[in-house]
Amino acid sequence: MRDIDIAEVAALSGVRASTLRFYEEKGLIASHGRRGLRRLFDSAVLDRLALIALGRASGFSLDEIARMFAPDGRPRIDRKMLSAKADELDRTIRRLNSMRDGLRHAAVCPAPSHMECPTFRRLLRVAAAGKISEPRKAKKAQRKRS
Amino acid sequence: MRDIDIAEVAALSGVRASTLRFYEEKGLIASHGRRGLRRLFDSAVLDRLALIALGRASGFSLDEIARMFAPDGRPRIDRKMLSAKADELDRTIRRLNSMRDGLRHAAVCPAPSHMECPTFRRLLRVAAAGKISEPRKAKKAQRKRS
DNA sequence: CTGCCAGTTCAAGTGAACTTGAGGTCAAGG
DNA sequence: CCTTGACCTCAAGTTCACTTGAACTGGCAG
Repeated sequence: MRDIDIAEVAALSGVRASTLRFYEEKGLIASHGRRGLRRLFDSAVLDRLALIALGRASGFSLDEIARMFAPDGRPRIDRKMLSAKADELDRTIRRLNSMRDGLRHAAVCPAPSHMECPTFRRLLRVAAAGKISEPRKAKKAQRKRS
Repeated sequence: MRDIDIAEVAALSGVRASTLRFYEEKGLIASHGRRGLRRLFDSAVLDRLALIALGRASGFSLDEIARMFAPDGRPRIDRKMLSAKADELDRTIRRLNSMRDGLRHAAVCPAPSHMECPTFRRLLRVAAAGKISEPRKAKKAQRKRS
Protein backbone atom coordinates (compact mmCIF):
# COMPACT_ATOMS: atom_id res chain seq x y z
CA MET A 1 0.00 0.00 0.00
CA ARG A 2 2.76 2.44 -0.76
CA ASP A 3 2.03 5.80 -2.28
CA ILE A 4 3.23 6.28 -5.81
CA ASP A 5 2.95 9.33 -7.95
CA ILE A 6 1.29 9.62 -11.29
CA ALA A 7 4.49 9.30 -13.29
CA GLU A 8 5.31 6.06 -11.59
CA VAL A 9 1.82 4.70 -12.11
CA ALA A 10 2.14 5.62 -15.75
CA ALA A 11 5.50 3.89 -16.01
CA LEU A 12 4.34 0.76 -14.24
CA SER A 13 1.00 0.43 -15.96
CA GLY A 14 1.78 1.79 -19.38
CA VAL A 15 -1.18 4.14 -19.06
CA ARG A 16 -0.42 7.77 -19.78
CA ALA A 17 -0.69 10.39 -17.12
CA SER A 18 -3.34 12.25 -19.08
CA THR A 19 -5.35 9.05 -19.23
CA LEU A 20 -4.95 8.51 -15.53
CA ARG A 21 -6.28 11.99 -14.83
CA PHE A 22 -9.09 11.31 -17.24
CA TYR A 23 -9.89 8.03 -15.49
CA GLU A 24 -9.90 9.73 -12.14
CA GLU A 25 -12.29 12.36 -13.40
CA LYS A 26 -14.55 9.57 -14.62
CA GLY A 27 -14.39 7.89 -11.25
CA LEU A 28 -12.57 4.83 -12.49
CA ILE A 29 -9.64 5.30 -10.19
CA ALA A 30 -9.04 7.51 -7.19
CA SER A 31 -5.98 9.30 -5.96
CA HIS A 32 -5.30 9.00 -2.33
CA GLY A 33 -4.02 12.45 -1.58
CA ARG A 34 -1.57 15.02 -2.80
CA ARG A 35 1.97 16.05 -2.24
CA GLY A 36 1.72 19.67 -3.14
CA LEU A 37 -0.33 19.53 -6.32
CA ARG A 38 0.84 16.08 -7.22
CA ARG A 39 -1.57 13.21 -6.93
CA LEU A 40 -0.57 10.28 -4.84
CA PHE A 41 -1.95 6.93 -5.80
CA ASP A 42 -2.10 3.82 -3.73
CA SER A 43 -0.21 1.01 -5.41
CA ALA A 44 -3.49 -0.92 -5.53
CA VAL A 45 -4.41 1.38 -8.39
CA LEU A 46 -2.33 -0.93 -10.55
CA ASP A 47 -4.75 -3.80 -9.98
CA ARG A 48 -7.56 -1.46 -10.69
CA LEU A 49 -5.97 -0.46 -13.97
CA ALA A 50 -5.50 -4.10 -14.89
CA LEU A 51 -9.17 -4.61 -14.17
CA ILE A 52 -10.02 -1.67 -16.38
CA ALA A 53 -7.84 -3.06 -19.15
CA LEU A 54 -9.62 -6.36 -18.78
CA GLY A 55 -12.99 -4.72 -19.02
CA ARG A 56 -12.01 -2.71 -22.08
CA ALA A 57 -10.55 -5.80 -23.69
CA SER A 58 -13.76 -7.65 -23.07
CA GLY A 59 -15.78 -4.96 -24.75
CA PHE A 60 -17.10 -3.00 -21.79
CA SER A 61 -17.28 0.76 -22.09
CA LEU A 62 -15.64 2.91 -19.46
CA ASP A 63 -19.06 3.76 -18.08
CA GLU A 64 -19.94 0.12 -17.71
CA ILE A 65 -16.65 -0.52 -16.00
CA ALA A 66 -17.21 2.41 -13.69
CA ARG A 67 -20.55 0.94 -12.69
CA MET A 68 -18.86 -2.36 -11.89
CA PHE A 69 -16.92 -1.24 -8.89
CA ALA A 70 -18.89 1.84 -8.29
CA PRO A 71 -20.10 3.37 -5.10
CA ASP A 72 -18.05 1.88 -2.29
CA GLY A 73 -14.81 1.01 -4.01
CA ARG A 74 -14.03 -2.65 -4.33
CA PRO A 75 -15.02 -4.57 -7.43
CA ARG A 76 -18.54 -5.84 -7.18
CA ILE A 77 -18.80 -7.56 -10.51
CA ASP A 78 -22.13 -8.82 -11.73
CA ARG A 79 -21.70 -12.46 -12.64
CA LYS A 80 -24.70 -12.35 -14.95
CA MET A 81 -23.15 -9.49 -16.83
CA LEU A 82 -19.89 -11.36 -17.14
CA SER A 83 -21.68 -14.35 -18.52
CA ALA A 84 -23.57 -12.25 -21.02
CA LYS A 85 -20.38 -10.55 -22.10
CA ALA A 86 -18.70 -13.91 -22.51
CA ASP A 87 -21.54 -15.02 -24.78
CA GLU A 88 -21.27 -11.84 -26.76
CA LEU A 89 -17.55 -12.34 -27.06
CA ASP A 90 -18.20 -15.85 -28.23
CA ARG A 91 -20.43 -14.67 -31.04
CA THR A 92 -17.90 -12.07 -32.04
CA ILE A 93 -15.19 -14.68 -32.08
CA ARG A 94 -17.22 -16.93 -34.31
CA ARG A 95 -17.76 -14.18 -36.81
CA LEU A 96 -14.16 -13.11 -36.73
CA ASN A 97 -13.25 -16.71 -37.42
CA SER A 98 -15.22 -16.79 -40.65
CA MET A 99 -13.79 -13.43 -41.56
CA ARG A 100 -10.28 -14.65 -41.03
CA ASP A 101 -10.91 -17.80 -43.02
CA GLY A 102 -12.42 -15.78 -45.80
CA LEU A 103 -9.58 -13.30 -45.85
CA ARG A 104 -7.10 -16.11 -45.79
CA HIS A 105 -8.82 -17.69 -48.73
CA ALA A 106 -9.12 -14.47 -50.64
CA ALA A 107 -5.40 -13.94 -50.20
CA VAL A 108 -4.59 -17.09 -52.12
CA CYS A 109 -7.68 -17.46 -54.28
CA PRO A 110 -6.78 -18.02 -57.92
CA ALA A 111 -10.00 -16.51 -59.27
CA PRO A 112 -9.19 -13.54 -61.53
CA SER A 113 -11.53 -11.30 -59.58
CA HIS A 114 -12.60 -11.90 -56.02
CA MET A 115 -16.15 -11.39 -57.12
CA GLU A 116 -16.00 -14.54 -59.18
CA CYS A 117 -14.84 -16.71 -56.31
CA PRO A 118 -17.62 -18.66 -54.64
CA THR A 119 -15.81 -18.72 -51.31
CA PHE A 120 -15.38 -14.99 -51.40
CA ARG A 121 -19.02 -14.50 -52.24
CA ARG A 122 -20.03 -16.68 -49.34
CA LEU A 123 -17.84 -14.57 -47.09
CA LEU A 124 -19.56 -11.52 -48.44
CA ARG A 125 -22.91 -12.96 -47.46
CA VAL A 126 -21.68 -13.58 -43.93
CA ALA A 127 -20.40 -10.03 -43.71
CA ALA A 128 -23.55 -8.54 -45.13
CA ALA A 129 -25.72 -10.59 -42.80
CA GLY A 130 -24.34 -10.44 -39.26
CA LYS A 131 -23.40 -6.84 -38.80
CA ILE A 132 -20.64 -7.88 -36.41
CA SER A 133 -19.05 -5.92 -33.65
CA GLU A 134 -16.38 -3.58 -34.87
CA PRO A 135 -12.89 -4.68 -33.93
CA ARG A 136 -11.44 -1.38 -35.10
CA LYS A 137 -7.71 -0.91 -35.03
CA ALA A 138 -5.57 -2.94 -32.71
CA LYS A 139 -3.73 -0.29 -30.83
CA LYS A 140 -1.08 -2.30 -29.05
CA ALA A 141 1.50 -0.07 -27.40
CA GLN A 142 0.81 3.12 -29.30
CA ARG A 143 3.68 4.82 -27.61
CA LYS A 144 4.80 7.72 -29.69
CA ARG A 145 7.92 9.69 -29.01
CA SER A 146 8.13 11.36 -25.62
CA MET B 1 -27.41 -3.62 -63.91
CA ARG B 2 -30.69 -1.96 -63.19
CA ASP B 3 -30.86 1.48 -61.67
CA ILE B 4 -32.18 1.62 -58.15
CA ASP B 5 -32.75 4.62 -55.99
CA ILE B 6 -31.29 5.30 -52.60
CA ALA B 7 -34.32 4.13 -50.66
CA GLU B 8 -34.23 0.81 -52.40
CA VAL B 9 -30.52 0.42 -51.83
CA ALA B 10 -31.12 1.20 -48.18
CA ALA B 11 -33.90 -1.35 -47.99
CA LEU B 12 -31.94 -4.05 -49.77
CA SER B 13 -28.65 -3.51 -47.99
CA GLY B 14 -29.83 -2.43 -44.58
CA VAL B 15 -27.57 0.60 -44.83
CA ARG B 16 -29.25 3.90 -44.07
CA ALA B 17 -29.65 6.53 -46.73
CA SER B 18 -27.58 8.99 -44.73
CA THR B 19 -24.82 6.41 -44.57
CA LEU B 20 -25.03 5.83 -48.29
CA ARG B 21 -24.62 9.55 -48.95
CA PHE B 22 -21.76 9.59 -46.48
CA TYR B 23 -20.10 6.66 -48.24
CA GLU B 24 -20.52 8.32 -51.58
CA GLU B 25 -18.92 11.47 -50.28
CA LYS B 26 -16.03 9.35 -49.02
CA GLY B 27 -15.68 7.73 -52.41
CA LEU B 28 -16.66 4.28 -51.21
CA ILE B 29 -19.57 3.99 -53.56
CA ALA B 30 -20.68 5.99 -56.55
CA SER B 31 -24.08 6.93 -57.81
CA HIS B 32 -24.59 6.51 -61.48
CA GLY B 33 -26.71 9.49 -62.26
CA ARG B 34 -29.76 11.34 -61.08
CA ARG B 35 -33.46 11.42 -61.70
CA GLY B 36 -34.17 14.97 -60.74
CA LEU B 37 -32.15 15.33 -57.56
CA ARG B 38 -32.45 11.70 -56.69
CA ARG B 39 -29.39 9.54 -56.92
CA LEU B 40 -29.53 6.46 -59.05
CA PHE B 41 -27.35 3.57 -58.06
CA ASP B 42 -26.36 0.64 -60.13
CA SER B 43 -27.48 -2.58 -58.49
CA ALA B 44 -23.83 -3.60 -58.33
CA VAL B 45 -23.57 -1.16 -55.45
CA LEU B 46 -25.02 -3.93 -53.31
CA ASP B 47 -21.93 -6.07 -53.86
CA ARG B 48 -19.84 -3.08 -53.09
CA LEU B 49 -21.67 -2.53 -49.85
CA ALA B 50 -21.20 -6.17 -48.93
CA LEU B 51 -17.51 -5.71 -49.59
CA ILE B 52 -17.47 -2.65 -47.38
CA ALA B 53 -19.27 -4.55 -44.63
CA LEU B 54 -16.69 -7.27 -44.97
CA GLY B 55 -13.88 -4.82 -44.68
CA ARG B 56 -15.36 -3.13 -41.64
CA ALA B 57 -16.02 -6.49 -40.05
CA SER B 58 -12.41 -7.44 -40.61
CA GLY B 59 -11.19 -4.34 -38.91
CA PHE B 60 -10.39 -2.08 -41.85
CA SER B 61 -11.20 1.57 -41.53
CA LEU B 62 -13.29 3.24 -44.19
CA ASP B 63 -10.19 4.94 -45.49
CA GLU B 64 -8.37 1.66 -45.85
CA ILE B 65 -11.35 0.20 -47.64
CA ALA B 66 -11.53 3.19 -49.94
CA ARG B 67 -7.90 2.64 -50.85
CA MET B 68 -8.63 -1.00 -51.72
CA PHE B 69 -10.76 -0.39 -54.73
CA ALA B 70 -9.65 3.12 -55.23
CA PRO B 71 -8.79 4.96 -58.36
CA ASP B 72 -10.28 3.00 -61.23
CA GLY B 73 -13.27 1.35 -59.65
CA ARG B 74 -13.20 -2.41 -59.39
CA PRO B 75 -11.81 -4.09 -56.32
CA ARG B 76 -8.08 -4.50 -56.56
CA ILE B 77 -7.42 -6.07 -53.24
CA ASP B 78 -3.89 -6.50 -52.05
CA ARG B 79 -3.44 -10.14 -51.16
CA LYS B 80 -0.58 -9.34 -48.84
CA MET B 81 -2.77 -6.95 -46.94
CA LEU B 82 -5.48 -9.56 -46.68
CA SER B 83 -3.03 -12.03 -45.31
CA ALA B 84 -1.71 -9.58 -42.77
CA LYS B 85 -5.20 -8.69 -41.70
CA ALA B 86 -6.04 -12.36 -41.33
CA ASP B 87 -3.04 -12.79 -39.05
CA GLU B 88 -4.03 -9.80 -37.03
CA LEU B 89 -7.54 -11.13 -36.75
CA ASP B 90 -6.09 -14.42 -35.62
CA ARG B 91 -4.20 -12.79 -32.79
CA THR B 92 -7.26 -10.84 -31.77
CA ILE B 93 -9.32 -14.01 -31.77
CA ARG B 94 -6.81 -15.74 -29.56
CA ARG B 95 -6.90 -12.96 -27.04
CA LEU B 96 -10.66 -12.77 -27.10
CA ASN B 97 -10.72 -16.48 -26.45
CA SER B 98 -8.78 -16.12 -23.22
CA MET B 99 -10.95 -13.20 -22.31
CA ARG B 100 -14.07 -15.20 -22.85
CA ASP B 101 -12.73 -18.13 -20.86
CA GLY B 102 -11.72 -15.81 -18.08
CA LEU B 103 -15.06 -14.06 -18.02
CA ARG B 104 -16.81 -17.37 -18.06
CA HIS B 105 -14.74 -18.50 -15.13
CA ALA B 106 -15.18 -15.30 -13.21
CA ALA B 107 -18.92 -15.64 -13.64
CA VAL B 108 -18.98 -18.87 -11.69
CA CYS B 109 -15.88 -18.51 -9.54
CA PRO B 110 -16.59 -19.25 -5.88
CA ALA B 111 -13.81 -17.05 -4.53
CA PRO B 112 -15.28 -14.38 -2.24
CA SER B 113 -13.58 -11.63 -4.18
CA HIS B 114 -12.40 -11.92 -7.76
CA MET B 115 -9.09 -10.54 -6.68
CA GLU B 116 -8.45 -13.66 -4.65
CA CYS B 117 -9.06 -16.02 -7.52
CA PRO B 118 -5.90 -17.21 -9.27
CA THR B 119 -7.70 -17.70 -12.58
CA PHE B 120 -9.02 -14.17 -12.44
CA ARG B 121 -5.61 -12.81 -11.62
CA ARG B 122 -4.16 -14.67 -14.57
CA LEU B 123 -6.83 -13.13 -16.76
CA LEU B 124 -5.89 -9.76 -15.42
CA ARG B 125 -2.32 -10.31 -16.47
CA VAL B 126 -3.42 -11.22 -19.98
CA ALA B 127 -5.53 -8.10 -20.19
CA ALA B 128 -2.85 -5.86 -18.78
CA ALA B 129 -0.25 -7.31 -21.11
CA GLY B 130 -1.66 -7.52 -24.64
CA LYS B 131 -3.51 -4.29 -25.11
CA ILE B 132 -5.93 -5.99 -27.49
CA SER B 133 -8.06 -4.49 -30.17
CA GLU B 134 -11.22 -2.97 -28.87
CA PRO B 135 -14.31 -4.91 -29.86
CA ARG B 136 -16.53 -2.05 -28.69
CA LYS B 137 -20.28 -2.50 -28.76
CA ALA B 138 -21.92 -4.92 -31.14
CA LYS B 139 -24.31 -2.75 -33.02
CA LYS B 140 -26.36 -5.28 -34.92
CA ALA B 141 -29.45 -3.69 -36.45
CA GLN B 142 -29.48 -0.47 -34.47
CA ARG B 143 -32.65 0.60 -36.14
CA LYS B 144 -34.34 3.09 -33.89
CA ARG B 145 -37.79 4.41 -34.38
CA SER B 146 -38.39 6.63 -37.44
C1' DC C 1 -51.82 23.79 -60.93
C1' DT C 2 -50.88 22.66 -56.20
C1' DG C 3 -48.96 20.24 -52.57
C1' DC C 4 -46.94 16.47 -50.68
C1' DC C 5 -43.06 14.23 -49.34
C1' DA C 6 -39.11 11.70 -50.19
C1' DG C 7 -35.32 13.07 -51.72
C1' DT C 8 -31.27 16.81 -51.75
C1' DT C 9 -27.22 19.94 -49.66
C1' DC C 10 -24.33 21.66 -46.12
C1' DA C 11 -23.08 22.44 -41.64
C1' DA C 12 -23.07 21.05 -37.32
C1' DG C 13 -23.75 17.62 -33.71
C1' DT C 14 -22.87 12.96 -31.36
C1' DG C 15 -20.29 9.83 -28.44
C1' DA C 16 -16.39 7.36 -26.97
C1' DA C 17 -11.98 7.79 -25.28
C1' DC C 18 -8.57 10.34 -25.02
C1' DT C 19 -4.91 14.14 -26.17
C1' DT C 20 -3.30 18.78 -26.41
C1' DG C 21 -2.59 23.57 -25.22
C1' DA C 22 -2.37 27.53 -22.37
C1' DG C 23 -1.37 29.23 -18.26
C1' DG C 24 -0.42 28.25 -13.30
C1' DT C 25 1.88 26.03 -9.04
C1' DC C 26 5.14 24.15 -6.10
C1' DA C 27 8.94 20.88 -4.13
C1' DA C 28 13.46 20.24 -4.82
C1' DG C 29 18.13 21.09 -6.51
C1' DG C 30 21.92 24.32 -7.37
C1' DC D 1 16.69 32.35 -2.96
C1' DC D 2 15.52 31.33 -7.38
C1' DT D 3 15.03 28.60 -11.30
C1' DT D 4 13.44 24.46 -13.22
C1' DG D 5 10.49 21.11 -14.63
C1' DA D 6 7.15 17.88 -13.60
C1' DC D 7 2.62 18.15 -12.37
C1' DC D 8 -1.74 20.78 -12.03
C1' DT D 9 -6.56 22.63 -14.10
C1' DC D 10 -9.79 23.60 -17.54
C1' DA D 11 -11.21 24.06 -22.04
C1' DA D 12 -10.90 22.78 -26.38
C1' DG D 13 -9.38 19.72 -30.01
C1' DT D 14 -9.07 14.98 -32.34
C1' DT D 15 -10.60 10.77 -34.75
C1' DC D 16 -14.06 7.75 -36.54
C1' DA D 17 -18.23 6.79 -38.43
C1' DC D 18 -22.09 8.44 -38.76
C1' DT D 19 -26.63 11.16 -37.66
C1' DT D 20 -29.41 15.21 -37.41
C1' DG D 21 -31.33 19.65 -38.55
C1' DA D 22 -32.57 23.36 -41.43
C1' DA D 23 -33.69 24.90 -45.64
C1' DC D 24 -34.65 23.59 -50.29
C1' DT D 25 -36.18 20.86 -54.79
C1' DG D 26 -38.76 18.47 -57.94
C1' DG D 27 -41.50 14.28 -59.71
C1' DC D 28 -45.94 12.78 -59.31
C1' DA D 29 -50.92 12.19 -57.41
C1' DG D 30 -55.04 14.54 -57.32
